[in-house]
Amino acid sequence: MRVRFAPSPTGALHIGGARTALYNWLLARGQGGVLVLRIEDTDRARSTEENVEQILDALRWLKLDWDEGPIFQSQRAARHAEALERLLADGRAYRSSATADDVRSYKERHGHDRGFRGQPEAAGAVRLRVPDHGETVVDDVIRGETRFPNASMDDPVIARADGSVLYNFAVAVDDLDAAITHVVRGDDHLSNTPKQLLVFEALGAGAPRYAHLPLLHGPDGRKLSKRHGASSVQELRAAGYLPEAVDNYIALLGAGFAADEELFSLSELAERFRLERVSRNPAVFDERKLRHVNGWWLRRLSLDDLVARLEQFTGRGGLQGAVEISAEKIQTLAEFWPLAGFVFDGPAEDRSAFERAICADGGVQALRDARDSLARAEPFTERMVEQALRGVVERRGGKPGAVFQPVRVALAGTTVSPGIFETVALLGREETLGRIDRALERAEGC
RNA sequence: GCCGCUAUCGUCUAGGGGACUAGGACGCCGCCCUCUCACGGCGGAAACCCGGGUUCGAAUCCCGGUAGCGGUACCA
Repeated sequence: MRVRFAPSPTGALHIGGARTALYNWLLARGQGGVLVLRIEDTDRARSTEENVEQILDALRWLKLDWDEGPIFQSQRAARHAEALERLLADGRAYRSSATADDVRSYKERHGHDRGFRGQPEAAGAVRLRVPDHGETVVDDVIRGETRFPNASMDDPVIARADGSVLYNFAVAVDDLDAAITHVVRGDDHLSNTPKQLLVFEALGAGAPRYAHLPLLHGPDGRKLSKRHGASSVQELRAAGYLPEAVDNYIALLGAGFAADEELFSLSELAERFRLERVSRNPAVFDERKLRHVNGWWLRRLSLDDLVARLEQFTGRGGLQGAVEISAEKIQTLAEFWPLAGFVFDGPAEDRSAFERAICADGGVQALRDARDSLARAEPFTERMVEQALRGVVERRGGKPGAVFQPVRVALAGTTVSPGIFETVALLGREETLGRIDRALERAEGC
């Protein structure tokens, strides 16, 4: 089995493209096949080197490696020209000066279900001759047979007058030369497939098998695009998602696994993936579920690994202690700093939290009691801190929160933080008492 | 317009003629755990697009309708 992933570098790698890449990878790795990476950069106006680098980078981040390539379509011009000449010589293609407008008016005259047929001319763009009768059948692994009546198909332009080739032609020639056995790509290519099949036929070659994946949609039900928020792999990465989670989640979108379990590593995914089981209906990308999957993977990382990733993500060092006490509370890397940044940068400025927890009845006194008790705790460990703070609660009576929340706000500035005992112990006696003192001073203005 | 594809809880899905009072997951609601927030546990609300067939029997098969989506380029 030889499969390929063939993105066009006209932008960043999108989630839909990433899933296509992933499914091809899963197929190759699960069945001992070969994955070929091909960059379809024949659209010179929109293809940039920067985009190529971005796509490669995204693929690497997702841990999707390839066996051959990247092959650049633009560098295969000689081979394309050769195949084109053959079609022209065989009369399977012809030159025509007909423009898009000519095609349109032809259809006005002959009916919209009648495909355009041109006359051979001495010069002009090259069109592939489509049979007038019969149908071209795509035997899709996922969808079964889809039939396209030849009569309704236009003779497609396969090369411009200057000889530069167009997508539907280049793809077929490249897939043929790379001996691709299975073309797995987005459903938006399904209507291109008969044209490519006709190219293979004109070339006298057998075609690969095709499998068209359902598209990924945004929450509005339309094809996923830039205006749907984080839609590229880079954006997901910047939003604090783990590659493990992104791979896992996008695999779920349409893979058709039995539903009793859905948290899988790349190798587990490759083991279970079956092309024939892929769903036929488009899936909506749901970031909330990605977040859940991400939290699951996050909690499965070793402390060292998580610290390394968070240090890389935040650009800060010395995070270990804070990570240790925050790990179980975050779902994404991005949630770490808002939760634990106060450890390094001091309490956050949150007037309303201060008023609710400290200015409110008993807050100041609770803080004073906590300060006294903490000043005497020895040694200053999580266990002793807990003992000290719980002692305060006992002596005062009432709910634990009446003591813990004022302390929390004094230290973190907000009403949400990692566990209070761990936090106090991590900050240490001096820092803790200092922050409580500053809160107490500030409380005079309540 | 034309050519296609698709149709199960809000979302992702299981289901491939009787095991369906339709299962799981995310989300949502309630309870428990609990120092906040998460995690975790328990419980709950929530779906077979409509209409015809076929069949003893249809979420499952067929046809039609409707809706959504994709394509319709000398883009990829």
